[in-house]
Amino acid sequence: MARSDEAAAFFATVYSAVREIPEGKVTSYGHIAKLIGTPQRPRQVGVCLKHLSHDAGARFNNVNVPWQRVINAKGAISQRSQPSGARNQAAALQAEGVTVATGALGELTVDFAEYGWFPRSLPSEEESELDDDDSE
DNA sequence: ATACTGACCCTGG
DNA sequence: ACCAGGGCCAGTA
Repeated sequence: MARSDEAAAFFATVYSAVREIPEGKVTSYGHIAKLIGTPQRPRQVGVCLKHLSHDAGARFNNVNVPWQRVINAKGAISQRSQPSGARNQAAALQAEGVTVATGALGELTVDFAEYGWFPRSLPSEEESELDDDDSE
């Protein structure tokens, strides 16, 4: 498998993971990176979303992939080159019923405690403070 | 081909 | 609590 193919596979994997985010929920780039087994590349996740196709005929596009449900670890919508994009993302989230607040610096934030999506597939998070049952 | 950028995140001071 | 530094690597110039 050539490197370019691996890159394409990475894109597809990211898009598939993003698709798993339930409507009305949000998660972080880093979380997506962990889910797909590459916890050290949250930046590349952002690259994937940036390059998401606008063509409705594409396998993955900005309609069938809920890109708006991915925000940064600080619980804020990442600012990008075009300020309108962040606003656009906030609007898309609010359309799903997600409350978006505005910070003192004008940053658009979402409350993880309320809308965060964090599945338990993470290897590290397993050793939780569950009750007792260590049957293993 | 080389160099800089970036829709990020974590660890230290 | 905030700021700096380091790592990551596909895109873009």
